[in-house]
Amino acid sequence: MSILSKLSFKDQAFKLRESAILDAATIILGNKGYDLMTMDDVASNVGISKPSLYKHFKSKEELVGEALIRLIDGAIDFLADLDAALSPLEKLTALLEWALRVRLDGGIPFLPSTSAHVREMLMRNLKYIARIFKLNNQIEGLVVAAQKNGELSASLPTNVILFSYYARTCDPTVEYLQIFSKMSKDEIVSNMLHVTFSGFKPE
Amino acid sequence: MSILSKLSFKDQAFKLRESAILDAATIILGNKGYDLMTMDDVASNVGISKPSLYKHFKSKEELVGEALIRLIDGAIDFLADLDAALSPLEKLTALLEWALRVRLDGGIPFLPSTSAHVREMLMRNLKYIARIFKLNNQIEGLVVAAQKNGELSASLPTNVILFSYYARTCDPTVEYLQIFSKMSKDEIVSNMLHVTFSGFKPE
DNA sequence: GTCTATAAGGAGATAGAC
DNA sequence: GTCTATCTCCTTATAGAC
Repeated sequence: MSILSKLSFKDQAFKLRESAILDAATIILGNKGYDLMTMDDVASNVGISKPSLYKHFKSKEELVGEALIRLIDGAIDFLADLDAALSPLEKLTALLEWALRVRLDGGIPFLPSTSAHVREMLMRNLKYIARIFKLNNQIEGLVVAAQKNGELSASLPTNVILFSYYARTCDPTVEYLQIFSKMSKDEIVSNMLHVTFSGFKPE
Repeated sequence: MSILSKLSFKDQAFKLRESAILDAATIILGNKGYDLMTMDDVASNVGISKPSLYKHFKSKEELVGEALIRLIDGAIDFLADLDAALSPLEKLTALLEWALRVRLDGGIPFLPSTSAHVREMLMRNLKYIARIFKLNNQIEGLVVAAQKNGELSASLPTNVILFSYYARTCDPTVEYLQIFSKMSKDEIVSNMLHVTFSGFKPE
């Protein structure tokens, strides 16, 4: 075995461990949030020591940034894989449904409901900004298209629909319904989608 | 001056300081959230020392609990002061509008978007639970009445409307619009109300 | 009741051996 | 590259003087 392939193998193992770290961080973030997630949590969850963790990510902020970037990329990939024949509204509905199901399965969606502190941290992360910018452009395009073709209200400012759409991906109603109602996941998703697009009023 | 009135005077001053502490805690909670609010913050903001602060509230949890109870009471009072001639939907709209305006002025509404950690803490606070139970009963009554008289959809489960309504009081869309749009407070409120009750779809 | 000073413990980050 | 052990700082909470 050559030196080169040895290095490559090491590199692969390194990447695998990095992925395992990000998986753990994502799960813990979902359970406890940023402030309560500790680097000890992550390290012990992966089964490595804290200094090893710091060999992969030089700070807690960087680790969380990378974990969230991966989620954004997941959303971008999801959009890319959607049937191109779907209408803008159908695509928006599918993406929101996907995000809601991720949360119902204990995960976190592509846009966590961030505290002002976390939001500030992310705004300093240029790599994160670039990804969120790309995703935002795609979703904004879908909203504008849906407004143009009459699927969504054209009298509402696009920003209002766009930001409210993001807010629905991390709406705490999902957790309330999981805890305090006997509804199935499918029922929760269906009701959340209805409330998001049609509101509370009668048809 | 009698001893009794002296005590009463001292008592009054004590109450006044207590109120000032709760004011400060409420503002800091709004700015930084529970985890990042420190007792040093609160003490220095009020202009007292930390041990004095602990004479009033025996822990951070108790302080935050009392601050949030005061907010709940504010919402209960607001509902009680509403014109009795208003319809259920009009009352629900007025309360949500009030909560949104509180947030636009930098305050926090009666129901903060709590992390799982904070929610757990509050669930152990029996005094808090009692107040939230009272407020919830009133709001749930309004929702049921509005569903009965056709102002709100009767086909949606009451829980879905109720929890979504709570979620709107702390919807991050408000902050996004404040930061990223040029809309006035009135426009933000009006759009939030529209999206809440009528959704994104055309009329 | 209020303060100065400090305990007690948690958490991010690192030194240095292997 | 990984670990054990440690540094440093921050935060909750309190002891003890006045």
